[in-house]
Amino acid sequence: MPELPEVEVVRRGLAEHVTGRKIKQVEVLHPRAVRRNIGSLTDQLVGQRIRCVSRRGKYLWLPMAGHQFALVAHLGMSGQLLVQPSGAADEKHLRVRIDFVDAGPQLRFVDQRTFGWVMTAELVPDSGGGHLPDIVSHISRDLLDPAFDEEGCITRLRTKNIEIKRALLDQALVSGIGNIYADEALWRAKLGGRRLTGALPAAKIRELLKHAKSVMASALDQGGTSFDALYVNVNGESGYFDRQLSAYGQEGEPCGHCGGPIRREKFMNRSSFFCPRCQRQGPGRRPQDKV
DNA sequence: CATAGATCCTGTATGC
DNA sequence: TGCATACAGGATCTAT
Repeated sequence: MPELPEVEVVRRGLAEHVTGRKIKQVEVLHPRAVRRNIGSLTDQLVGQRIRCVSRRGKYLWLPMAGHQFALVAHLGMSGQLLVQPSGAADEKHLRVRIDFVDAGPQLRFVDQRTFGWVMTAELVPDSGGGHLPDIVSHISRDLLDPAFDEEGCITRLRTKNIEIKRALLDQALVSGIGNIYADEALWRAKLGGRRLTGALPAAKIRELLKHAKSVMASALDQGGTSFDALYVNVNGESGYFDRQLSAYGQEGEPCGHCGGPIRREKFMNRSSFFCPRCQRQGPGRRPQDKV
């Protein structure tokens, strides 16, 4: 499940292998892989040159040189952006293939579960003098963005009164965090994911964001170290680098803080892993919630 | 408007 | 063995 560190690894790989290249041909092999596109993806991209590769949170985009639009991609659950030799066999779940006039390796979008997508979008000014796709403008800056507004983020979280884990997963509040790193950050902060944001002290939220940032930064460091092989990192396979997970997926395993068993519970149609002893769900816990 | 829940998708794992 | 069910979850849509 690609979250911010994995997507950043993909961004770096793409930046190295597709920047400056001119698109010759675009082949869409699965209609659902192209989402909400205004017009023909192929017509829009053929003849364009990729200027760079940008990212905010889990969204990637490739601005086209001399234009105010970009190819935007989201990997969803299982999406991969691969750089493959043109002779390589089609992947089973190959959705979009992009050929370049230089006849070098192709850019391929592969996605088993089709939660991911690509599309073109207009570039609009962002809050920092740059640009971003209009469809990404509702996404908040992520924790690794130098322009991330920590105090503003804390204020927005505390203004709402929702469960803190849901807030961490809301990409409009703070982006880049998915289910895995949300659980890890909450565990490090010894904070129950069902605590309500409105009842949390600003300092506690600040601490939680610090943990979220550090857990993702260290994951990115690991992914960045094994980064030299041409078709490995961009493939996303090493994008799922070994994470040191203390909570996620650790049901029944001893908590690294207290030794008690990590528990799993349903939350937002997925799983939450936490230590019920270290991560108390009160006092913001509602009466009907089990502990 | 704010919040909570359902939904999309398919390969893999598990249960009977 | 085979069939059925559960599970993985990011973002968006719908309902309250």
